[in-house]
Amino acid sequence: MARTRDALTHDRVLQAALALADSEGLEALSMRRLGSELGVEAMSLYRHVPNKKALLDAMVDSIVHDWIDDEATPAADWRRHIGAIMHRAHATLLARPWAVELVTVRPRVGDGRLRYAESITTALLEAGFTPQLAHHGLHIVDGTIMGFTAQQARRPTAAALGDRVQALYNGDLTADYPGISVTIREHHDHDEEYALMVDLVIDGLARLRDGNEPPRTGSGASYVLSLA
Amino acid sequence: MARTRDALTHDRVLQAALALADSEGLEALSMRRLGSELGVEAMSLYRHVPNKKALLDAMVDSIVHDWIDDEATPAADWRRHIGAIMHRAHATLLARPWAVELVTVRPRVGDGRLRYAESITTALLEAGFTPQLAHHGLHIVDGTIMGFTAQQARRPTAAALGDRVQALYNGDLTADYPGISVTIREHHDHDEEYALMVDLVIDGLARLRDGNEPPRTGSGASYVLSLA
DNA sequence: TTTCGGTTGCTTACGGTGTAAGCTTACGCC
DNA sequence: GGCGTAAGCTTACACCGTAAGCAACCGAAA
Repeated sequence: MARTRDALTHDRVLQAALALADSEGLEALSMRRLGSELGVEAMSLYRHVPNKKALLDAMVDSIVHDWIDDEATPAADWRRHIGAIMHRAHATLLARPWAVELVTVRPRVGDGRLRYAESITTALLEAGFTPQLAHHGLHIVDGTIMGFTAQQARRPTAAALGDRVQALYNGDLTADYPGISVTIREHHDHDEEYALMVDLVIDGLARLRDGNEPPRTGSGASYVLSLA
Repeated sequence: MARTRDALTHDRVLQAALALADSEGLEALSMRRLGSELGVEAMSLYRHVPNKKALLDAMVDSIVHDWIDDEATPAADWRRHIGAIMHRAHATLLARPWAVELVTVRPRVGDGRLRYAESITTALLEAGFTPQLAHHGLHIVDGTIMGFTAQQARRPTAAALGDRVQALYNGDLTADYPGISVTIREHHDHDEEYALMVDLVIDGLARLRDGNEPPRTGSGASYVLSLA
């Protein structure tokens, strides 16, 4: 057998793992299964990957890396730059729903994640944000991507399994839950809703930079409340 | 042995599961281990819980239930009401970091989640939000809680394992990552940063309601970009 | 050409997991 | 007092990640 021809490599393993997760979901991704997908025994994979967690980390980083667009110039307009990244991240994750749980849970910092963070941070710094605000800004952008996308990515599953949700639609729970019984029937376009959130966040960032800080009644006071 | 005295119940199993996760983390929570914690064989648990996933769902719902405060009156001020919920959720999750991955990943709708959603939705409706905007608002609040808290909850672990992060602190990567090399040294108080985000979101919601829509340059245009 | 070192993949094995099926025990009730 | 029934136990299965050691093949040196 021509061993050299289709030799295993770290990258081939990684790509196969991504493909398997894409086609059959994350829980189908076992080392044995992945091996058989490559026509190889499970333990052979360990020549190219230290362990499964490292493989998952590599998968995450490969995905996050796609969030930034190498071609694009740094973008004169920081709003467009950051907005584009947020939308690209959203699209990527919705296309690979299984990745959401990985990305939100595994904190390892690889090249992809670093370059993504760098891209956002420098955009903010160049736009006149203080280092501290840029720091917060990165977290705000990051949190928004993760939180919002996670919620949307898991929704299809929720709908499929929705026991109570069905009852809500039927109006059977109007007495107990009058509010959501109304709003649940609202039309719901993921991309549109996300765009709303992206604008809200970017606008909020601009406002922070410009120092229009204390919002009207200062809901920050509620923070003190929460400690009681 | 007085069987009746310390009989197993669904609730006792649930509480033990929460306690075990609290003390030893989520991955220590196996059915065998949980059984032994209750002085019982693993399979005995299945009398009170259909399977492990259902147990995890129950754990999630029990946590989310704590996000709303039954005592509190509906709160005249919707900002304070929603802000308080967001801060309570944040505090709860930071106290139980293992819960983050569960809450963000498991979509099942239990009583806790429904009541939480209802509480936020009615607050928005009563504050004059249209049903559609209230619907979006719930998702925005929900996504913010999850995303932002997830990010903060996993940070300690990241710091512990930070291989690259250390290099960043040392300034070894300044050439490759000038931006984050600067901002990573910024002081970082979780609660303060979260309060910033909460205010940003609530303020953004108010702005949406009042129709001050198109932010300056309309970063929404970037959304179109992201489709290309 | 022959040998040899090193890489690559395979085999076997261990201790863990969730849980299906069936057995035993002991309680509450007639 | 006997019995139905529910609670808990035992055994077993198919899977998981991976440690340890072995076999086969490669390219390079002799």
